Amino acid sequence: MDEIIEIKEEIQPEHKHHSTEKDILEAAKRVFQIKGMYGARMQEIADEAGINKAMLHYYFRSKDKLFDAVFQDAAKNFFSKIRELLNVDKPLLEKIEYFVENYVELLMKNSFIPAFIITEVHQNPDRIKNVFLESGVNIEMQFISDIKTAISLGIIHPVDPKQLIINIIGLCVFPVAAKPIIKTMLSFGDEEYLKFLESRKKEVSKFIINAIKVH
Amino acid sequence: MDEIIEIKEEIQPEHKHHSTEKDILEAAKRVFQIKGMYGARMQEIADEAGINKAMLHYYFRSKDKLFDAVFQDAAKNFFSKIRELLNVDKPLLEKIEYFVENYVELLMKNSFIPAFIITEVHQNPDRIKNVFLESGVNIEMQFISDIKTAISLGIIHPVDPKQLIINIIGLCVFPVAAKPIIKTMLSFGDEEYLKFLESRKKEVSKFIINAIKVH
DNA sequence: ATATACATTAACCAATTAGTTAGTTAATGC
DNA sequence: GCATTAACTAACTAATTGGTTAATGTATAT
Repeated sequence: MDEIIEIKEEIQPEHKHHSTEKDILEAAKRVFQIKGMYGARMQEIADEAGINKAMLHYYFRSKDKLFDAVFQDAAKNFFSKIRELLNVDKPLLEKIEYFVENYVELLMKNSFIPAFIITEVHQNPDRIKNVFLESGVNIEMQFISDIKTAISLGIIHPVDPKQLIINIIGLCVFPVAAKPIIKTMLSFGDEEYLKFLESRKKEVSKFIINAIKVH
Repeated sequence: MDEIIEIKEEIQPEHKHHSTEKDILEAAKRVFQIKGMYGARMQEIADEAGINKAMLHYYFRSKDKLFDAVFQDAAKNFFSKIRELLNVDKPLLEKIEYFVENYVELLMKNSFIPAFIITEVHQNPDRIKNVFLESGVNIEMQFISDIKTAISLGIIHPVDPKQLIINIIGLCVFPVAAKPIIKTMLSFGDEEYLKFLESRKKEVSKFIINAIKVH
């Protein structure tokens, strides 16, 4: 009967243009991240994706749902990366060096994300809640206890761990979030600005460690 | 022909009576700063000001011009305050303490401004240029030479003055710009968040001075 | 009082927008 | 073959938006 098994190998369902949904998401990402929820136009996203506008509503029911998909994805990525970098197994001071170097690098490659997230969370603070709800745990518990330990061992001066975390993140994120302002304020061209960020990979961790280390 | 030159002196000293124009500007400020250029509605601004929508176009010709008036005002205020605080006559380390304390205080009272400026400059980088064009001078020349002097006197370690300025400003601005994110990340209620900012008035300058001072 | 210039309003308009619909095409299953 | 479903499109709609207009009020100076 069925000795001969149809090895039809549906390995690749490979429906024709299976990438439409992904195309939409990536087009939407590009448009939303620059123009924001209200500045973006569904037609522009459709054009960017090279498809009919009705497809946006076919795959995602509304502008808000499409936007939320883009936002959640960007935000989760952004924050899970912070957690990942802060949870490597290193002594505190090395961990800080490691974090700054890699996080600035990541930010340079995704330079729209910080201003995008700040914008949308400022205009609709509720949107951030889902991001942290799903990711579950209270973010930097591990890192906070690293700091407390280092303090009690006399490696660093006493500091409020939460203040320190915000200092570290802020020193990395701010110059990217405020890119056009900094370029204008300091009369930087594109190249100078990039060099400026590049040096921060080392400078910022030196700055932080100087500030907290017991000599 | 033109012997009689019309010296009509359009020195019109302000619109004398009721401050409709100012009412509009303040209502527009409130709405734009929360919802942004594209999220704001002219009708909402009119309602907020308690006047007819046509008056918005009577005093400011278009939404863009009204927005620009609001933005320029906010941004000029914001940046001239930085300059003012950085130009007091104090030794560098005291100046940093003075700046941080007063700037954080100012930011707490105007907590929407940072995210507002970051948003609009991100979405339309050109808008920032006029702000600096009019204010003229290259911002912190004085402060930069303060830093250079302090380095050559051996008061602080060698640092790139521009990096230091961005560090100082970023440490003050970031926690305000990212307010809803930080509140969620660190599980802060309104009160705890305010306390958190309040302690930064002292903590941030200690942090900075520790980082740069030669002991 | 009356002419004049400014201030204000309600009603309207043209353009744009997110979202819908009804129908077409193409692949899959029987 | 034929039916069913998913993927896709062009054209449309209902609502909203920034902006205009024409008429009216109001104060001031002559």
